[in-house]
Amino acid sequence: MSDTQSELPDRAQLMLRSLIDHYVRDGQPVGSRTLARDAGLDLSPATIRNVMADLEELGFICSPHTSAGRVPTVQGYRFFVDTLLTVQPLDSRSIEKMRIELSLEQSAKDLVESASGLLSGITHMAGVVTLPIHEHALFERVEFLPLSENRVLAVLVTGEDEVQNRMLETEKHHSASELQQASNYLNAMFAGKDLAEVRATLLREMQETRSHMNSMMLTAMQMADQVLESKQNEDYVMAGQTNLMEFQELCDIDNLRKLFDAFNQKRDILQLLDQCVRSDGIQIFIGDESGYQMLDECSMVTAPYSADGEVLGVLGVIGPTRMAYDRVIPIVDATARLLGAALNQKE
Amino acid sequence: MSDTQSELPDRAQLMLRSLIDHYVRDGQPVGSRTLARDAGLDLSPATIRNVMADLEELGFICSPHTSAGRVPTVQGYRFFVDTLLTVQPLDSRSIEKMRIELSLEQSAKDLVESASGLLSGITHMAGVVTLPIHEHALFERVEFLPLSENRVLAVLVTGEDEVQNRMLETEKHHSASELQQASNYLNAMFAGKDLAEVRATLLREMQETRSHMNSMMLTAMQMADQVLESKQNEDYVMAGQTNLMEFQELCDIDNLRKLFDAFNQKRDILQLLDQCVRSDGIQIFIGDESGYQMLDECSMVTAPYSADGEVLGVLGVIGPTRMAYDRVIPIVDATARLLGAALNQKE
DNA sequence: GCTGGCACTCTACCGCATGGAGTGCCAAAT
DNA sequence: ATTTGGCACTCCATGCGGTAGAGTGCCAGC
Repeated sequence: MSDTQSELPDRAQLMLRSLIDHYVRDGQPVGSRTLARDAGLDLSPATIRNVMADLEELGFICSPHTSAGRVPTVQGYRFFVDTLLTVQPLDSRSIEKMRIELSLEQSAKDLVESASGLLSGITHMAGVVTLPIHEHALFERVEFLPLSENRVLAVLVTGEDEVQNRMLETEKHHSASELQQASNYLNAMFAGKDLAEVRATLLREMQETRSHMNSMMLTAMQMADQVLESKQNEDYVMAGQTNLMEFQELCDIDNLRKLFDAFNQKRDILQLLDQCVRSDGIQIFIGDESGYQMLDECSMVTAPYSADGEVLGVLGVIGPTRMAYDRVIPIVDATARLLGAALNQKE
Repeated sequence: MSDTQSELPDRAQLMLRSLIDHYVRDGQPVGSRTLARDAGLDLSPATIRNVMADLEELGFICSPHTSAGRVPTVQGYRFFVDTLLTVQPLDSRSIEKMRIELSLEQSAKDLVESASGLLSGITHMAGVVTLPIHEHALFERVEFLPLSENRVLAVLVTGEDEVQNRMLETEKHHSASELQQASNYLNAMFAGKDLAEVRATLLREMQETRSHMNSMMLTAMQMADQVLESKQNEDYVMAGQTNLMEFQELCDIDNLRKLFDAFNQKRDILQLLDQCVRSDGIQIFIGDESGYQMLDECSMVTAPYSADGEVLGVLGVIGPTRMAYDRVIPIVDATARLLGAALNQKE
């Protein structure tokens, strides 16, 4: 498996790894001297130079200008994380610390905030965590409260003790007792069922039995439908954005502006995170691989988190392409597990 | 009223105004030549220089270095806004546009977001609006829903059809009917009353009658108290933070980092905004007047907004000290009025 | 296949000169 | 007494040349 034609020779691999190590550490282009000294191979700089020329031809490294050492390219990093990387597993004490930190939080929202804080705090980059969405949440109960003439407040409680309020505009006025009946009916019929299933049933029934349905029933169903139709609002929590300002390579104003605009807008970032939630496992976008221009200088490492077997969301870290992937990956991985576990316990 | 001893001579005032005009426009130190040309006074640069020396002695202007024209100091801006400023009233077409923009929004939250968007959009700086808090909101009704063994969901509806959820931890389990009784009792007793008053009454009663009170009552009151004790969560919405990155004078990374950290933290900014809500009218902090280091290079122009005679919050603009106060002030003023009016209508 | 040597290139830095902008002051003019 | 032109001075920004250092590519020799 060493130097057959299409395979990268071992020592080239070693050198690429060493070069990336160096570059990640101190951000300067790495020259043949340095590598000769530190790569472990006992070779002269001249030899190193030859191999570096090969690596450059393969597109793994490049030099910013003629006499300036080499810098990893996106493809270089890609090859590195795909085939060279050996992650350093997190020591159990750090993990324990994180677990404790998370165990202090009460609500799902607090947990998510704490997790993104942890990510950014440990990595000194930006941490991001999507809010958990329970695709298969259970309908627990619904209550309708009359507010004014034709406005009704619906309160929907789902299986995880999460609560949604919803203001409904109704066509005619409903008395408190009418509403009570409606909610009783729905609660009796659907308590404990899967939300999606509830909705499907509702839609079907509304079509089939519309004609000979008494008005109360109809109202109840319409309301329940209105409550349920709200697609769960996707959103994320981010922490440590300002950490990114410390990195020289991200620091030109134009880039920063694009980045922070994207963070505020949320749309693009959400779309990207959405791609990561599907693939089950660590996902890494390096530089322009993300396809979003504002992240051209950045990398993103994500992992989905799940509780009770169901994937609830995704979390990750955004930082400069020049990041210590071997350190970041296990952190993201561990955080995802811990968050999942913590969410499981709270239920 | 021209040149008595302590009064600043008219032409010095004219010059200060003209100098600030220039400096705000193009950010370069202003020299005597430029001023002689554009200030309107028919004087030679030499004369101008004499007067500028006076202005410098008074602390209104200073030069960044020996041969570099003059720049307004914080005190210079302060004098300018306090005594020289003539605001340009907004033309009614712009106002109408803003009104329409706001009229499209439904909820209070949307309105606030739209308002901060307007502020940042029009001024090209950062817009900030606190969420409205109804100090004298009316208690309308409360409902308690049992969730699990000793957790109860309280839903509080206030006079403006605003809804607060609150999860309560109770010592013992309460049945649905117990809770129903409790809420009936509270609703009968307090509907339509001022929230603060309700709370005061509750506290008093709880002390006086604790001993011979039946357990249901006690529960009801404890719950109501828990619901009400939550200080209304102060918060704000901000838009256009990234606009601030366009200003040269704010653009060093260190400053930006402090600024954006403060925006995320929210605490300090909230404290500052809190000072503005009390003073009724436009409030302006220039440079270090705010007392917060991260705003040393910034100014903030705020106005409280109110509906129905009650002050609900405050909104404003944050930008570089070098801002067109005469343009910004009427914008902030108008936005505050429009937001107040819009909130009034929605109720 | 590895290595030392060598010429070459490019950057970063320093010192220096120069032009321009603006000041402060003074003596003359109004 | 105020205003003005003149003048010397200061300081910044810019550009230029020279130099040191880092690193490369290539080649001939081991």
